[in-house]
Amino acid sequence: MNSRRVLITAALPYANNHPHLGHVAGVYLPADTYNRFLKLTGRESLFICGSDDHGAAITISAQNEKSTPEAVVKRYRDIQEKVFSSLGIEFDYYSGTSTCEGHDELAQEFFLKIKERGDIEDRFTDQFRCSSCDMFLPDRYVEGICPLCGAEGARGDQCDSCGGAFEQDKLIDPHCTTCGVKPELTSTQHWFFRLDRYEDRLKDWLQDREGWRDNVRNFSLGTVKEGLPARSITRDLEWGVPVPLEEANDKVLYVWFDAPVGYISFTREMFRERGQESEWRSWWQDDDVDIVHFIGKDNIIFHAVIWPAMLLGHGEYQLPASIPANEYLNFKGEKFSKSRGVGVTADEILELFEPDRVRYYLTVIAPEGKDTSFTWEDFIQRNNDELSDVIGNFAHRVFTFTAKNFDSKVPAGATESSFLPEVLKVLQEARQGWMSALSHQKFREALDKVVTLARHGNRLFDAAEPWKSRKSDLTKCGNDLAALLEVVHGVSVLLQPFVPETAGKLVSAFEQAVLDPDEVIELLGDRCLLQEGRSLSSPGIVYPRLELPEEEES
RNA sequence: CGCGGGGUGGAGCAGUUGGCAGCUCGUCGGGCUCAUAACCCGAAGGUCGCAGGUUCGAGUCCUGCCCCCGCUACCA
Repeated sequence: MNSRRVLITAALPYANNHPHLGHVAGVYLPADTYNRFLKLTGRESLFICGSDDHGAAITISAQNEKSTPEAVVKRYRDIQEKVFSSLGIEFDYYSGTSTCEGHDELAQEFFLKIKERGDIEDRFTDQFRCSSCDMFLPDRYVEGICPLCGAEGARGDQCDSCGGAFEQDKLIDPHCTTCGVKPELTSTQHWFFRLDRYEDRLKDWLQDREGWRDNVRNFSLGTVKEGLPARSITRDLEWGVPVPLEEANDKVLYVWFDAPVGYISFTREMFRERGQESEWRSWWQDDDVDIVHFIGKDNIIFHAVIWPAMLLGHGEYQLPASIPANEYLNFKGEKFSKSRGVGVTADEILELFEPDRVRYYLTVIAPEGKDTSFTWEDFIQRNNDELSDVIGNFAHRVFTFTAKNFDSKVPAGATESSFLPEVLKVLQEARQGWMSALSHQKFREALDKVVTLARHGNRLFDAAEPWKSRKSDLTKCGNDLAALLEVVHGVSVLLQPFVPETAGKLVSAFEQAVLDPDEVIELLGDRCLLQEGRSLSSPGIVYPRLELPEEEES
């Protein structure tokens, strides 16, 4: 089981959006934490991501800016990469669907293979076309009056006011949102993916998924049971992956058909750059690999239904092993929204606080089971109560005591301490709980195990009363302190996937003292890991208490 | 309308196969002094959204209803 390899993906950020903390907390941070956990415990893993570059929204942005899609993509991609790197989110490979070498060909291969099976068929439909803009208009770019309730601003074939849906030719007084001209319904040929032919296989597959989150499994299963209509997978656009058919030379694949293929094409591109031309196949085809897709709840249908159908249709790749989808992180109870000025961006928060403080809080309030809310007061409080007071202060009091009384060396005789049995017990509990929670992508729970371990450390420190024994019995004092150092070490090690930079500082304090650095996690709680007499380098105060930014008091 | 998730002490959350309602923060009281005004101990505080039902026993299973969030697919 532990020898299995894991291929991690995070939802491809659309190259027309500023990533906000909701995206980070729900998708990229947990994926990064999971990747770090796997590597830390000796598992082979890959973390693949990249931008989703195609689609009408980007061509429209380009038009509005009198720019090109390539330029729009480049700009957003730089913004996104900066956010990720500033938070210590480290991909093994990051690409983009418009720049990845071989991506178009692979997406086309999916299309052709599924078509060969007879599961893609063409139909003629009427679409709005704007003669002034000289293009077919996606729903979003046609507005009119709702034929059901009479409200203005109904888009394409649905109305936001009454929630109704209707045939697009019923839309009253339609106009192009770009130029205002009345679009004409024009016949056009499109290709449809017969998802209905995959219903039984998807149902069987989804029903067998053990350990999946309720929101993912139940929602997907429900959708499949309701019946899957054939879905259009081509568009009248120029920006995208060309449809590989003679009769479709002015059409591209719908972005949602080409985007998930990026997970594979990016992997292939990475190995090609490493000079391992065919290694990518083993990651997508061998069944000793678990493929894990981190996404937000809005993406469940695509990853748990449509993408698996595509993989089944292609036939050569295995299905995802797990799809940990998160709910939404809100800001003070409202949805993050750049346009409405709700929320805080990564740049803004990182001007005030270290990345690990942000990582810590976002993990602790991650919307794993339901929507959660970011507030500044809570950000400060959780950081101070837990990272500063419980964890940081515990480490600091033990280090300081060791420095003052034992010359910053691991004292002798941990095994003589009457507290050692309990030290080992809490270490083992923490390691096991941590391991189990992380294996199941329960990051909040795993992090809580580490905080709990530090609480035990504080309790044991008080019980041992070394400030008394240092005067009455220095040997006993040393014995107890050596045992307590084991706890500090354990906390430091287990903290690494969550707050890599600061935990790294703590761990490196023990660098000279650890006996078997490669086996630390397996042995945690089994026996003492620090060697007596070895020097410790105190890291100082790693987690100073934080103060609420003045402007954010509310 | 349909579907999914959620509704547990003041706040935020856990509650596995039904078996005495837990945790953190906050509040109140006490202790300690090694430490980042930090740490430790104790106490108060809950008709587990509402109403029925199954059961010796239900936060946990069943039925109906209410409220919050989201999805509803050619807006990625």
